[in-house]
Amino acid sequence: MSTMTIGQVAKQVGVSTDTIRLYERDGLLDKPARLKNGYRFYTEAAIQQLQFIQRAKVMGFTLHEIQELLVIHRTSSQSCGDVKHRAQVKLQLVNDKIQQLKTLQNKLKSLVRECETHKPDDLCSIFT
Amino acid sequence: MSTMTIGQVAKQVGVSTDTIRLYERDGLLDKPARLKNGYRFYTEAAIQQLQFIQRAKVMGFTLHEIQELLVIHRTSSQSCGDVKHRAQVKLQLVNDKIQQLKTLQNKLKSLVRECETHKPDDLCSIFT
DNA sequence: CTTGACCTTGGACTATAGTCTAAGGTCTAT
DNA sequence: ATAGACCTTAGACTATAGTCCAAGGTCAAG
Repeated sequence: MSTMTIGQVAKQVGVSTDTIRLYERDGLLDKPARLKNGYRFYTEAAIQQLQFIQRAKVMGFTLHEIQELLVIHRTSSQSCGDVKHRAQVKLQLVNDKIQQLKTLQNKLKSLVRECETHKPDDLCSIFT
Repeated sequence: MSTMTIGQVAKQVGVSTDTIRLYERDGLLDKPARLKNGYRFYTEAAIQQLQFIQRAKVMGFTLHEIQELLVIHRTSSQSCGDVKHRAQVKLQLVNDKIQQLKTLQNKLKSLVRECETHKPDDLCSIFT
């Protein structure tokens, strides 16, 4: 497993080769060494990094934010405090978004309820 | 108010002239008549239509869906039943999205909580 | 007659996270 | 030697809902 081409890494992690190249281009993944023929080749470390990216994505971080997290990880001494701060900011956004969606949910429920008091061919109140 | 140019309509409804032209191009707004000089001119009906678009947007419908709603409104006899169905579909999407965000909310809370048990300079668990 | 505010069109740009294509090089097996 | 699977690059395309720009026409006021 010491010589992994992009396709093997992709399969192991469950992303496409295009995605891996994209992450590399966007600075989320270290540029790998190349074989004599120009092919990228990866070590375990790349797998680790890709799995970190996936965890961070599940946390709702954008690729850009993930790239920033990686910079923190490299430069500051692995600052957990900085990550916490970012997670809190993100959490607030998520809370706000949930509130917005609940408002929307109520509006849609009202619309459905209103529609239920009418015959299917009546003029719907949304048009008036 | 019978002769309204695009700018006047835009101001009255609170959207940009660009937006009005976009809605026209995408079939959400009837093509208006033109003055001799080629300027669009609008009647009250256009205001009504724009306000409907805004209501539908608040309901979380995309422009494409709104365009479909308008087709229904024109062709079928103003079918409230059809709107109800679409609102229910949309409501389900909103419910699902809220659930996803709540999952995300929990993950972020866990991350923050975990970060609180560490010193700010510790290696954050998200990296490991 | 010029200035400024308005109008016209078409096309490019924004963010997000990839996916897809073209045109080509390489490797393995037959 | 050739097929098929893999790799390379750069660039275009997807959806969403506009916004911005260029280059030009029009109109009212001073």
